[in-house]
Amino acid sequence: MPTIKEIASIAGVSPSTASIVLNGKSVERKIPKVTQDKVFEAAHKLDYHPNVSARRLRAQSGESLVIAVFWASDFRAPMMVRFLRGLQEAALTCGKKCEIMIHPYENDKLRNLTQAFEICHVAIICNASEDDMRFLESYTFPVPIVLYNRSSQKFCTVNVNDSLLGEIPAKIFVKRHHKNAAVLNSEAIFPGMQIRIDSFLSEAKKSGLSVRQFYRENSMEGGYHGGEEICRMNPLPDCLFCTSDFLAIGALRALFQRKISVPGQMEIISIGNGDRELEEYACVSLSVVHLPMEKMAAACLKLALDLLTGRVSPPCSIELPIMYRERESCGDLQ
Amino acid sequence: MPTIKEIASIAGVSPSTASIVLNGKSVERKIPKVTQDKVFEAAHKLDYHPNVSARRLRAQSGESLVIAVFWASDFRAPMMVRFLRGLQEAALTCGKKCEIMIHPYENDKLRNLTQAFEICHVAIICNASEDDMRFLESYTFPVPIVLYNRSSQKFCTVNVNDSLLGEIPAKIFVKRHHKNAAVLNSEAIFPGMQIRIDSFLSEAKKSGLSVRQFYRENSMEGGYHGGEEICRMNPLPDCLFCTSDFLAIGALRALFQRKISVPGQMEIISIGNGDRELEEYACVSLSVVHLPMEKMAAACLKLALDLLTGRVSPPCSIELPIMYRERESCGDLQ
DNA sequence: ATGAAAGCGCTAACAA
DNA sequence: TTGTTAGCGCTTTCAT
Repeated sequence: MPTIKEIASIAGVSPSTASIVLNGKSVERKIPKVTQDKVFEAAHKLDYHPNVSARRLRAQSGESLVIAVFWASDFRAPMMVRFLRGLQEAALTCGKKCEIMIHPYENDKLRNLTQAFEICHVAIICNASEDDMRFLESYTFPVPIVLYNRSSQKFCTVNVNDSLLGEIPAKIFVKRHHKNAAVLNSEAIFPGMQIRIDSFLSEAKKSGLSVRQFYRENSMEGGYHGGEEICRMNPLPDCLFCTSDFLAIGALRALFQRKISVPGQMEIISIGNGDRELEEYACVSLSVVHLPMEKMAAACLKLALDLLTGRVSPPCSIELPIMYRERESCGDLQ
Repeated sequence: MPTIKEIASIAGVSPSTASIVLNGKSVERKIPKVTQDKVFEAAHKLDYHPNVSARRLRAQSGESLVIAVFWASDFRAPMMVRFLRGLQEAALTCGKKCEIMIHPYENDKLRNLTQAFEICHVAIICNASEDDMRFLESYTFPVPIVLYNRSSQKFCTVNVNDSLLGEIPAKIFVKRHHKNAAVLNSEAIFPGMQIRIDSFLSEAKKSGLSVRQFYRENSMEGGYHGGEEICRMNPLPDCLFCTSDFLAIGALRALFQRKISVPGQMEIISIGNGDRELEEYACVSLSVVHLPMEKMAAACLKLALDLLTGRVSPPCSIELPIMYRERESCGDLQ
């Protein structure tokens, strides 16, 4: 990376002159056009970009707490919105000046971002794959780390009870006298997902609820295709558990098209990982086991700040309660 | 902000020793426990946080191009997802190493973030309110600026043709022999929004399409309440233009509940500012005039890079084409 | 086991 | 009109 010194030497002026010109202060400092041109030409030739860190250090710009958030830039990108909402809210009320930096990353590629850890005070890592987890467990980090929705013996984590996430829907279906369930889920990309399914299955088994599983991509499209297949089952399942709101919304459309009434012919419960509005304003609003992402984000921040001050030390995990939110798709609301 | 020097002086050691301890290298450098404790205690007492810029400058960590994105953290937050998706894609393929930094901000409060402009190479400003625009027009920025979806005589901008966004739906409604339209929109928080409405209205007027307007908050909830009110109209409008997908999804639910068939009794066209999946997997998929946000984001980046190299200079604006996407809510698809 | 000093890139005060 | 210099906070050699 070229520096202002190199620019200056090529242009045949001093670094300060180059700095003045490049910062658009030529007029007030009365730098003649010829000098300006020399500087700009050199800068352009070298493809010069100012070093932000140097500038910032020099400027003493009120260094605030830099919080790096790592979020996978795949189908989970839309869920970042809720997390960020919670994080910002918490950052505003934590009493410190925080700067939230988002580092989107590709699944399994966290190991390529080690640089990013050097430039923050604390990192919150979300959506780590099992491979990413292996990297995390093995690497020594220069800053405190908080993991969102993962388990670890090494790091601080914020979690929900994954077992309950599967158990509650199964119990509700049983209580409502269903006999024949379908489960629409996507590939388990972290252990918690498998736990959710397994606990639904074991609770169902315990109570004599039969279950048929369908795997699709975690998207509305996946949910739609899954829903289509479920419609073709004979007999039709009387209840459906979806492991994400996206899947549920897609399935809802498939059922709507086949004129299968929800909740009349089939009740649906989904894991509420989407926007509240998405759940509430579907044509048939979704009953969900609510994933408190905003609160989890706030907990991540709290944990991060506590790590920073040494009030807690890793490993240490916070588990947030989940709640069943009854809406139209499963329940007696009209 | 306390520095390592102050820590050192309080702990009665040299800055280098303090640095070693604070960076967890006590073992390899054989710093005895007592010294460590003194340092940690001082750091804790002063609430020390390392200066990220200094650390980074010193480390020469491969300075990449820092792109700051300013996005309003209100009801528009969910739309950031599409923008970011486009921006990341473009960043990966632009040949430069880019670091995307997101600065969420409050409507009308852009003027409080001048600090943020000092620490990036180029800024992309999205969702600026009219007040924010006044600030932007008056302030002198240290870095190149690109405005998303706004007009300016001073800055580079990326836009769509707002007139077409209103005109196309009106023309389609007329062509499909509708007589009696409803418009569901939200308060015009930037001039482009007003243009969209105005051009719908003027096109409608030209063709004898009567129009009744409803204003609601730009959310699914707003759309739902607007939809409820529209249902109570007598006669029922035969077509509905929604200025955002959120409004349309909410309205769809209201119509569904009143058993008003879409598109049978009422056709709907919305301005497609939401996720493609949201539009496609609604129970009745939405016909939209598509807002190419991903492409607009890519154009913002291109413009930004061109500004940086001086290939273009402000003002300069790029207008991206919009497209009508026919789906079930308006058209002859079954 | 600890400290002194240099230098990362930049800018502003001051000198020339 | 331009150049010299100091110093932002940090880490790392090299001395001690």
